[in-house]
Formats: sequence, C-alpha cells, structure tokens
Amino acid sequence: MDEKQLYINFGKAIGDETRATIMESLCCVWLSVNDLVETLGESVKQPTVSHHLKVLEEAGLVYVQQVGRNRYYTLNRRAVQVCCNVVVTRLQALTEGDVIPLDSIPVLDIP
Amino acid sequence: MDEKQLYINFGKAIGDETRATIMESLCCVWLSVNDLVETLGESVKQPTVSHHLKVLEEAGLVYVQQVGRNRYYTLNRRAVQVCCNVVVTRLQALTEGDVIPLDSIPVLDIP
DNA sequence: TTGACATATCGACACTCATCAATATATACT
DNA sequence: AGTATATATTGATGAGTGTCGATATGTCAA
Repeated sequence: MDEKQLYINFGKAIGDETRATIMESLCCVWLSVNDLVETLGESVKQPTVSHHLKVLEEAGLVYVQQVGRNRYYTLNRRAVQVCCNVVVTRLQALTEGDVIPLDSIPVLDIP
Repeated sequence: MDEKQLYINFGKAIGDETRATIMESLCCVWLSVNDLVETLGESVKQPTVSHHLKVLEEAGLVYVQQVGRNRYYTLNRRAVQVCCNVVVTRLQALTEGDVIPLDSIPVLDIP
C-alpha cells in the first residue's frame, strides 16, 4: 500500500470517536474484547467493538494475541508514529525554499 | 474544543481521498477554487471542492484569503503539525516505564 | 446597468458505515 | 459427551456524507 492510502486509512481509523476511544484505551496495555466493552462503559456492545478491532487490525494499528478463549489487543504505537510521520512529511514543505508564492496575487504570504 | 475532538476532526479530514488530495495540493501554495478543480483533473466538480474546502476551513486546517472574485486557500501546516502531535502524545506511553515490549509477548500481565 | 466570471449554497441521490440483535464459531471446563 | 464463556460473523437498519446539477450570491469589467 502506498503512503497516501496508508494515512488515509489512518485518518479513517482515528476519525471515529468510538475507534479513537478504543485506540486510547489500548495504548500501552493488553485488553481483551470484553475488557474493552467494560472500559467503554457498556455504551458500545460487543459486536461493535469486535467490528472496530477488525478495522484497526486490518489497518495494522493493533497487535493481537490469542490466549485461551480470550483475544488480547494492544495499540501498535510504532504504526501510529509512522502514520503521523507520513502525514507531516507529505503535508510540509520539503525544504524552506519550497514555499511558493503565487505571482498573480499581490501580497500573499504563507503563514 | 478539546484535544480528542481536535484530532478526530483531523482524522475525518485526511480520511477522505479527495480531501487528502486537496490538502496535499494546498501544501505551500495558494490556490483558488478553480485552480484546485483544474489540479484535480476535472474529476471533481466545483461544488464538491467548495464543500471540502468548507470542511477543511471549519477544522482550521486551511487559511483563506479573498482577492477580488477569487478565494485563495493554502494549507495550515502548523495545524497539521499540532494535530499529529496531539495524536502521538495521546497514543504513546507517558513514560518509558509504560512501554510494553512488543517482542516479548508470551508473558501477559492481565488483571 | 448589464454581462461575465468565481464561488457558495441548496436539494437530491447514492453510498459508506456505525450500530446492534441474533447467530455461529471456538475454546475451556466438568 | 455436554455446558459455559469469549469472540467473530451475519443481516438489517439508520445516520452520516460525498457527489453533482441547479441556483444563488458576490465581484469585476465595460
């Protein structure tokens, strides 16, 4: 997958409030699906949580490990760093000299 | 707006391919709406571009400047940096001690 | 003022997707 | 074997939104 599609999928992932909450909950700790349902205060049902976890897994944003009947998830923080880095890289001037003023406009400075 | 809502809106913004393309096109240059339509290769009509620009403007991700009949937009690269920084901050271990070694998965300390 | 141009807004449509109840699948325990 | 637990999957539904044609608004020029 190319860089652009990578960060678009990343955007879709963090662009939903429930998924954002799940990602924050999975930061630096392993949680089972039911743990997550409990963490979310029963406001989201188990199938919904499973659905979001599948999305996150397919986006490479979580690690999964099966232990007995439980499936534990944790955030792939490295992937988050990579995605953010790609975004910033593609949306910033490569060098200071890349700032392009538009001739046809009197005085327009890039903020 | 709180940090979480900020980066959720940021995710929604970059989570759409057309908007992502627009943001990349607006990086480091001022473009009018018609310039953008042309840049996008006529694959997207003007009302659609205006719609996306409105979304980006409300998310604080673009600067706008009116010159005569034209409305020029450019990417607010500082805002992009801030959003990415917020995401990384909220999705990373606060201290090194919180880091879970991803390689040594066998041992799971689940409450 | 009239006409031409640039952009925003409106209304409608189609499509994506978040959600959940019901069900299926898988594993553990007795 | 059977029962209980944990999670995934299915199917349906509703909300959200990307898209565009048509139209409105605003600006400049003659």
